[in-house]
Amino acid sequence: MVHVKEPSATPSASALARASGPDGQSPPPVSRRDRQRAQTRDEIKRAAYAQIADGGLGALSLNAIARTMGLTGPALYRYYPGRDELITDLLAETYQEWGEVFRVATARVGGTPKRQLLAGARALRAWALEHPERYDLLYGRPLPGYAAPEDATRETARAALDGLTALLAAHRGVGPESLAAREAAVLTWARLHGFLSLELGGHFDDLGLDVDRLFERDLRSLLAG
Amino acid sequence: MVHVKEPSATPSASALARASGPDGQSPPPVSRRDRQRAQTRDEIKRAAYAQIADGGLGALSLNAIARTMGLTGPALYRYYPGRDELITDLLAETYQEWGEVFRVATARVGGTPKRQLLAGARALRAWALEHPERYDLLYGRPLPGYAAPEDATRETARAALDGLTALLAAHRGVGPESLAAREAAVLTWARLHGFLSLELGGHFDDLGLDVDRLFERDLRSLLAG
DNA sequence: TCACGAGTGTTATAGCCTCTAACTGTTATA
DNA sequence: TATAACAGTTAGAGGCTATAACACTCGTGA
Repeated sequence: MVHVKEPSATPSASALARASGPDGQSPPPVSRRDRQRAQTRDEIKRAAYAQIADGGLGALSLNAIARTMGLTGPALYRYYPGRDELITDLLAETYQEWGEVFRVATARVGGTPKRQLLAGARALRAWALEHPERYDLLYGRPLPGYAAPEDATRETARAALDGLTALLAAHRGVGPESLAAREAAVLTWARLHGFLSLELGGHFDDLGLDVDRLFERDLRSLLAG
Repeated sequence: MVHVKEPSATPSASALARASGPDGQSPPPVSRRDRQRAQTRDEIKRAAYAQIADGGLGALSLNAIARTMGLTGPALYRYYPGRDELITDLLAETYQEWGEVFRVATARVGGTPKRQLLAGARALRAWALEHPERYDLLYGRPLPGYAAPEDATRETARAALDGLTALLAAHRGVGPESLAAREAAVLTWARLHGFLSLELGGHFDDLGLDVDRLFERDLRSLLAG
């Protein structure tokens, strides 16, 4: 095997390892280059969010992102191996944010479990209405050939569900590990999602309903049952 | 204005009028050609369903459809002005089918409103599990630049909701036009959708739950409250 | 009967996309 | 300061939607 200088047509292994690490919070970047690199990746992500905000997830185009950044298309492949990996990154980030919205809202309001559940649900709805494209990312339809990597998402989703389970268990006075509590959490989650999904999809439009009021009604009955 | 024979680069106006008529049940085709044309359009639609069944809605490609039919891409533009119009056609057809599944299921079982509601909900779930890609078509979020034409879909959606409203009103002993009945219908719809959406999205996987049983539990509590 | 026009198909092409290859310039560091 | 990794470029393959300009097939009407 001769020692030939490889022309490195693609980014080096180390660069891409850093680029597409499975988790979002690796040890903080140290060198100046790493900082700039992280910054560029962040700029890409922000441009991506903006792009799916108007145009939908399917409108996400590396080429277009590059253009808004004043680059050519192939340049982005230095930062992401491909379109799918970018989506995965957005997805993981958004899952985390979603979980945090609930966690922060419930923690801040404190008080009874019921009170916390109300605050959490309202916060989630507010967040979803503010970032419909991100909600889509989580619960909308998967892209063309894109399949979300199980590990990255399932774990975070499960964590978010656990928070809900704990509060519901406390609210109902059952063990947080009980089947009843877990089932209640899933059904509550489904109910909340159903409302948000239809609302964001515009399916409540033109029905002549006070959607805010309807949401509150649903919440009450949810926590009463 | 000289009388020049136009080379008809695009399909004639009449052909496309027939091709993309807003409603699915125009007066039945008469001539042999019209019958063949309708048959071809149907073949296109079936190929389209098959394509989104594996690959998702974003994988819908006129080119690929043409290939499976032994045609070249541009040939399909004789039958649909474009990809969006094909999607619209699928959507309208599926909305209608969705409404009919509920209508037929409730009508067939008869009996009390509650009994009919149970049957209707179960039928919808069965249909959704059997045709997840069609469910997506209805309640997934719109494609890239695609915006569903309001008129074609809203009307059918409203009709389907009306059936649910009537049954719920009877079940609860309120007027079918009352705000309470309409709100109950919307919330029921949202609840059902939330469950189906998460189930189809695979979000219930690996949670160690008996999903069928969970659905029945949800139904009971839904009709009790 | 037979010409003609509508309908149905083709190839060629423009312009978008993702992604790879090959190349050049820059910069951090050994 | 020399060098290797990094960050960008252009060129191009192959997919897509869609249009333009053809060619062919039929059913129908004079």
